[in-house]
Order: sequence, then structure tokens, then C-alpha cells
Amino acid sequence: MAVVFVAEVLVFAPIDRPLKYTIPEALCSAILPGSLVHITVGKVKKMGLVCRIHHIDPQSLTYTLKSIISMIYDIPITHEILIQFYFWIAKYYVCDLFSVIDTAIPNVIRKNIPLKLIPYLQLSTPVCTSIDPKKCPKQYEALEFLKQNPYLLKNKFLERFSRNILDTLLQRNAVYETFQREERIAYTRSDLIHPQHHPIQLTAEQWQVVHSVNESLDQRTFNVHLLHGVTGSGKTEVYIKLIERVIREGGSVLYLLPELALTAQIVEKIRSRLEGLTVWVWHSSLSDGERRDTWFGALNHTATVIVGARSALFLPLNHLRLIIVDEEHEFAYKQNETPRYHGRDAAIYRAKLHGATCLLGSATPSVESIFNTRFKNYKLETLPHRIDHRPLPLVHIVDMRYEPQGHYGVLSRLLVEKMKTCLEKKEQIILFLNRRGYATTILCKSCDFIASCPHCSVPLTFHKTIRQFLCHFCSYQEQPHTQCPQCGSPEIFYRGIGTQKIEQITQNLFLNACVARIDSDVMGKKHKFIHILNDFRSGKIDILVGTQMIAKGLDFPNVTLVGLINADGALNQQDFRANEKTFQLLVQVAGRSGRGDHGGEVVLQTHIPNNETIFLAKNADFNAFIDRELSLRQHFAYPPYRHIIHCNISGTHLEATEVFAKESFIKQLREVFAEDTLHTEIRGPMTSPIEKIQDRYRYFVLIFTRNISKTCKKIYDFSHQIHIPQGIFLSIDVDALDFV
DNA sequence: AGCACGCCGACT
DNA sequence: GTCGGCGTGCTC
Repeated sequence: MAVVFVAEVLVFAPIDRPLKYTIPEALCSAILPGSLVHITVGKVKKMGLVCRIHHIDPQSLTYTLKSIISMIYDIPITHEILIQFYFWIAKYYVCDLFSVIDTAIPNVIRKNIPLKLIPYLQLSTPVCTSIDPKKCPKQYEALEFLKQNPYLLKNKFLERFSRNILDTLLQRNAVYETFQREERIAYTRSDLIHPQHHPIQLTAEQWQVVHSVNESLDQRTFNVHLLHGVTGSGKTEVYIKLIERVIREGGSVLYLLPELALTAQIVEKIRSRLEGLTVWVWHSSLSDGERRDTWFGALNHTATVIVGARSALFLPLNHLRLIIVDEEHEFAYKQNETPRYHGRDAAIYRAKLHGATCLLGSATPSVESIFNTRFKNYKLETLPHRIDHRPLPLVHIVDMRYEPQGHYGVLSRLLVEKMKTCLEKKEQIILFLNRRGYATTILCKSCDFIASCPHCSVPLTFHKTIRQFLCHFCSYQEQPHTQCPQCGSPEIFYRGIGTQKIEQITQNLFLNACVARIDSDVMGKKHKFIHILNDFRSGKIDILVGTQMIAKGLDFPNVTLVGLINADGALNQQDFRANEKTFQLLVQVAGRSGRGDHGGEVVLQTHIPNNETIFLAKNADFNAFIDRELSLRQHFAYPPYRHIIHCNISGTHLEATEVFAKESFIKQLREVFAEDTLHTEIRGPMTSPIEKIQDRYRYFVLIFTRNISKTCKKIYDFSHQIHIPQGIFLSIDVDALDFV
């Protein structure tokens, strides 16, 4: 019996299981789980990732094995533990392994392109003396210049001397070229963010949290801590203390953030506190070179700190001992395309695989995480006070139903008055609204026509800067109408407000103030966002208008007034998480105020001032909110009491999609769970809240379950076995956060 | 993903 | 009779 080494390979092609290949003898010791290899699949050459190795007798197989062709790197590019992680994601989130490795292993890593090398010039030794300063003055001058700068960037040389001077010197062996790897650590540019270099003393409360997490780190077993610290309570300083400890012991730390906007600020803060420490960055807008550096930086070093977005979870860190999930309540942690994983939940699983500590932090923890501190063994840590016992901001509620129309547009009298005094005191203001654009509805006065997207069932929004009607779902653009396309009336009326309009109203009201706006329209360029934030920090900007983006984690000491233009925005939605979203948003935005020495105020404008969520948010009464919310969730058996799997069925043909959803799909699905009605409940199909997006009609089915892993397995098998007609798509979202 | 196989319509 | 459409299924 001839036993050979066989590698199971995950191919970069939508094949949902590993394929087996024999390992050529020459590569036997080099190929390991995590190695990138070339193989052929059918007739085409493909790349694959070795996930397992064993020896078997090829005779025992019904097919003949092909051999691995070659290795791309001579070392594995990821860890065995991460391969387990890929399998878990595929299983839990019901998707193909291919889509997991496709997101886990970035394109730059898949091709072993030669490292980008930067050419330098050096003088040969012994130093060339045969150049006559009279005969060749330029060459002589160049040599002298090189003597002054013994290790010079080739480009710098060429700025002063011509191409052929260099060529002659190279020919005469007077100088030679050397190459050095480019060092790129994102956000090293010191002009982007100005660190504050004051020494930090932890408070007793902060120390208590540090000690508690340290106990878990001592044990070196998997543990989850949830840090609930009110806005401005100094959570970051706690993280930094813990990072310092782990690094000192040679371990690595992964620091997750929900949005790349926050990375710069955190990286700079860590760098300024822990001098000399290299902090690597990972998020979607890095260049290929930066991405490569961080990946191999993680792979080749120990004691590494990486700050990044959820995809940083796939980085091959050595001795990973601590994962910090900052702003753990953020819905942005959930990926909106396959694999639809939740960054926080995946982080917890990864920590479990490593026997590491996972620290979740937030000023407004998610209902799920609080549930887990009460009914599972997450440890709850609290920082109930702001640093230096600064008070939480004073919140005023303005009942917009009693505001005189058209006075200051959508700004209440109280807000405008507060803004005036704030500007007089040279303090700063943030105005918050969760709608971008200028006007949100465009309608005809005489026939009730509403301009809507021809591809999606949503109204168009007017964007003043580009002078276009824009669809926020598919980016469809249209020339603004001068008359109603339905009845011809010229009375086109713009209603509703977006951030652009607020910006304009504010500017007109306070002519001497500098007003800036941040929303996803502004986010086009990589550093634009950071520049606006810097100008705001340095005081060049007085009033900042923005969407969600400015609600999160940003720290501006001179902001003493925050205005929430429309505090009840999310409450109209028929979503069982609407209360949670609203509460988090209101408390987080309010928390941007009064972080410095001047105290802070918040003006909260609403049409439903008696709403309980708004009332609890005004007092930042987190515990009361959670108690109420948990009992509601329990009553309706919503998450976290059950898991929800959202199945979205969409198709270009309305009738065919409806028939599939309401007939064959739902019938077969109910059959699968026929014997499991005790633990699983199926609701639907129903028309999606947004019936059509990008010309696709949409239906959805919800599966409620108490046994998530068993249900996921069933759904996975079902989704592979069910026949889906041409032109219809099925997408499955485990632990879905919205049902749009 | 790619590629082969296969089963139906319009051409030399 | 064959060329070519793309629906279906497999890849170690």
C-alpha cells in the first residue's frame, strides 16, 4: 500500500469544498496548512489555499489525484487557526467557503508580486578619485553631493542632476544602486492628526476595569468582557493600558473599529501613549502596498498591534491575546454582502479559537451583549462617570409641533439661541441629521406626483452641489424637473431636509461662522474627512453639520453644543430594533458635547417628545432602557431570545419572483422544518419594505430559531438542494440587523 | 470561475 | 443534415 501526502486545497473559485491534491516530494516539508499553491482545476490553472494535510492511499479513492504544481510563497501566508475560522464563518453565516477566503485573503497577497523596492544611490568604496573636477565639473559636483548625503534616494539625486550624469557615474563604478523596501505604515503623516502629549493618570474606576481584564489575560483562557463606559469616561485609556501589558509580554492585539473614519484618531492616540510601538492599520481604503505590509507585518512579527475594520479579523497575528471591539453596538460591524458576518461576533469566536481575551466596549452596549452579561458568562465592567467627574451634557427637548413655521426653517428657536451664545463664547457646535442631500422629497403641488427612482421604489433626493436628483439606493441620477412630468404643472416643490440644506440654513443664519459638512457625499477622497476633522479640532471650523458619521467616538474638547435636528427619525420604521437604534444614536451624539472643561448642552428636536425612548435617552438612563427593551424582546421572542435568519428573494420579473417566493420556496422550506416547529418559526413570505431595488422585486422570509447551529446546517443544505429558477436570487442573512 | 456536455432553433 | 444558442453540472 503506497501512502502519499495529500493536501486539501480551497480553490479560489466558487467550489464549496476542498479538493485533494498530492504533494510533490520536493515540496513535502514546505507545504503546510496556510500555504498558497498553484493547481489545475479542470484544464485551468488556479490558485488555492492548503487547508489540511494528511497521508492516504490513493488507491482508496475512486478518482485519480492531481498534483500541486508549485508554491507561491515559501512559507504559509496564514495560520491553521484562521482556516478553522473560515470554516466557522461559512458554516455559521451559511455561505460558500469560497466567499470567505475571497474576502479573507486580499488580492495583493494572492500574487507574489516582487516587493516594491525604492532605489538609493551610494558611493563605491574606495571613493573614486579619478574624476577631474575641471574636465567633468558636473560629475565631480555630483560626487561631492553624494559625499554629503551618503545614502540618497535616487529620485532626489535626479532632481539635481541629469540622467546621463548618473549613467556615466554608474558606468565608471563611482556609484552604485541599492534597493530598500518601502516603509509604509498608514497614517504616519504627522500633519493629519495632532496628538495630545499630556501624561495620563488612570482613575480608580479605570484601574478596576484594567485589573479585571488583566485577570483574564493572566488565565490565558478565552473570556469576554463588556466595558460599558459612559461617553467621555476614558475607555480608550483603559484599552491602551491593556495593550501595553500584552505587548510587553510579547503578545499581539487586534483593535477593531466599526468605521475607518475612527482609525486615524485611535492610531495616533495609541502611538502617542506607547512611544516606539509600531501600530499597523487595516481597512478598505489602504493601498495594495500598505495592505501587504500590514499582512506580512502581522505574519512576521510578534507583539503587534493592528487597528482596523472588521476585515482585520482575518489577519494572521502571532500570539493573539487580546481583541478589542470598540463601539461594539455599532450596526456597521455587520457586513452587508456575503459572507454576512458580524465583526463583533466573529471577533468573539476568533478569541475563543486562540484562548484569548475579548473586550467589547461601548457607551451604549447592544441589547445582545448586555443579555450575554446577564445570562451567559460575559463579565460586565462599568465606567459610570466621565473623566474628572465632568457632568454629562444637559439635554433640552424641543417639541417641534409647537415651533412657529418657517421661522428659522428647521432649527428651533431654542437651538438658534444656544448656537448664538455658543459662538460668542468661541465654542464649537455639531448639528446632526441622519439624512444626506438637500431636500428629501420632490413633489408636484397640483397632482401629488413624487419624483421617485425608476429602478427602486424609493423617492429621489435633491442634491444641490451636483444639481441632480439622486437615488440613495442605486445612485441613479436625473436632471431636476422644471415642470411636473405627470401633469405639466411648473409648481415643483421640495420638502424635507438633508444635511446640505442644514449647512446652507446655518451659514445664512451665522454669516461670520465657518460651517462645514461631513456625510458620505464628502467622503470621496481618502483624506478629505481627516482634513475636515482637523480643521474642526484646530478651531478653523465653528459648526460641523453631519450624518451618523460624526455620531461615533470622535473626541472634540471644545464642542459644547450638539443639536439633533430630527431625533425621532428612526422611530417611524417598523423594525423591532428602532428603539435601540434611536437610543444609541441620541446618547452617542449627545456624548460629543461637553468633553472638555466647559460643560455641554444638547438640543434634541422631536415631534414625539413624550416617547419613552426619547425620554430615557434624554436622561441617558441606560439601565432603564435595557430593562424595558429586554422584557419587550422576551415577550415577542425577538433576539437575543431567538436568532433571526432573513431570507431575501429577488428577481427582475415581479410575477415569477412572487410565485417562487409564495409557492415552491416557502413550501419546501416549511417541509425542512416540519418536525422542528417547537424551536423554529417561519414567517412570510412578505413583500420587502423597499419593494424594488435596482429593478429587482423583493420578498423576504424570516426564520426564528432557538437552535442556531442546527438551523444553519439545515438552511445550508436546503439552499444547495432547492432549485432556483433563472433570474431569481436567494440571499441568506444570519442574525440580520435590518429587513430592508 | 471556466469548461464540457447536451438539447433545441435557423442556416449552408 | 450541422452550427451555435446558453442552461446544467463538475472540477481532486
